[in-house]
Amino acid sequence: MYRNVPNVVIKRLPVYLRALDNQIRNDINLISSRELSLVTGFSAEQIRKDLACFGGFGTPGSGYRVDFLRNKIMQIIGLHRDTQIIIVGMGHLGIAFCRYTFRKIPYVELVGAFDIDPAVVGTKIYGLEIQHVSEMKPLIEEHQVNVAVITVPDKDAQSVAEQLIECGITAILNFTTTNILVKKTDNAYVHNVDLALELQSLMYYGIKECERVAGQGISDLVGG
Amino acid sequence: MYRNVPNVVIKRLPVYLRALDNQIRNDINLISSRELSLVTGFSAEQIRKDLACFGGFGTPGSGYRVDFLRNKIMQIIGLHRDTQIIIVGMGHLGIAFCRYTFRKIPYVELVGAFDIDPAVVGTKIYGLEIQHVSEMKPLIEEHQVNVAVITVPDKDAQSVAEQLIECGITAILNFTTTNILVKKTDNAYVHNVDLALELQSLMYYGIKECERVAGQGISDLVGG
DNA sequence: CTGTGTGAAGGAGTTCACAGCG
DNA sequence: CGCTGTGAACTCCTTCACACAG
Repeated sequence: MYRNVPNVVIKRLPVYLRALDNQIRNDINLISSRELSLVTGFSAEQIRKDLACFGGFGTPGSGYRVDFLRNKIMQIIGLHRDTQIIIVGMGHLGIAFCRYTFRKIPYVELVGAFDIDPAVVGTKIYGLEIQHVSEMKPLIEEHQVNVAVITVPDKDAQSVAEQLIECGITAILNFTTTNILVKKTDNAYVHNVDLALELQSLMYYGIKECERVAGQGISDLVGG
Repeated sequence: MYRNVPNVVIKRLPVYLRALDNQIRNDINLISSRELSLVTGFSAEQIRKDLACFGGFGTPGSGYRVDFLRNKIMQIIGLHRDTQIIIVGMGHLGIAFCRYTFRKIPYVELVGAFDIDPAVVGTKIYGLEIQHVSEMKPLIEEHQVNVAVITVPDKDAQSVAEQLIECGITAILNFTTTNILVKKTDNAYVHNVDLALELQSLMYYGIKECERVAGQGISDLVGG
């Protein structure tokens, strides 16, 4: 089912979903690819092509039924029920992400939060009790969780990922700078969000040309 | 200078930089594109092509001088000195990002943290005093800051971005779900990090095929 | 006449193949 | 020989153009 769908298309689906949610909030039932283009920033042709990957959802002459398309996209992504996820690593980033999940990520339910620090294990975060990492397996199996977020220290990332995959996790959102290696046979997918890289590459666009040229002169002395 | 450099190349430069830092830590002076390929995961040809965008830094037969290449990349990105940035919005995500910046992002110095909440303005975070947003302009000008991180509530994002651009900021890392609009004439660059989208698109890969097909049946009833 | 779905054309980025330098 | 730098081939995705449906 749905083989050969480009990665970029999958990345755009949640954007469409969010736009459709906004339309529903405004009691709009029908939307054209052109109108979706205006609110998402992607071209109308691209939107039509993306949706065509999964079948023809639109009606020529009128557009797409908002609620139907929303349900379709949810089903494609795998959000047909509140999808349950867990998070490992309750440092500042982990706590921030917990709050973020609870407040701003629709269709996703955080059902487990784990750490190894005895000082935080047993405390509660937004009503959820933080458990020791050794408790992961039963919870993952009970809730049939497929997706996990890793916000542990870099050095623990690989080991935690292996434990998660062992427990049946198939998709990992990795906030560490460790390049997590998974065996092909594990069929697990790791997506990296590296804040340091995001920020450092942004620098390129922040520097005014005059400064870069000035910097170059200096660097030629330093480097050469 | 450096016109027509693909966006994807800029995104890879910080990865190379991190790899080179690791080599320096291990007292390695020379590295080939093949060795860089092993530690970064990008192909050796791609690495050579990327670096060729900025000139020939390597030596045929031996490879790249690690310290020289590192200086070159730093200069290209604009990290030739500790680049100073500011952050606006001291909620959980803002605090997490501050800590992250201080501990894990090399070559970047956080020089300003801003909020509008009187309860946090005046308090300190990792030694840095949180200031009121109205104080941004003098600090940006004093430190000649070009880059800012936005972690404010969604509804304030556009207004904060406009104030920042007004103050001379040219690159913004936007953690809100608001699609910030900038006038072409402002010549500012906005990079979005949308945690909800990252997580939701990950779901697609987390769902096992059998489950997606099952969900499809249900959704057909719901949607059709 | 409006808007979808889609083959064809075009563009961007990656991989290949190899010339040439150390 | 080993490794860089680079034109050429190729792959992937986007944009264009239009047939066809309501």
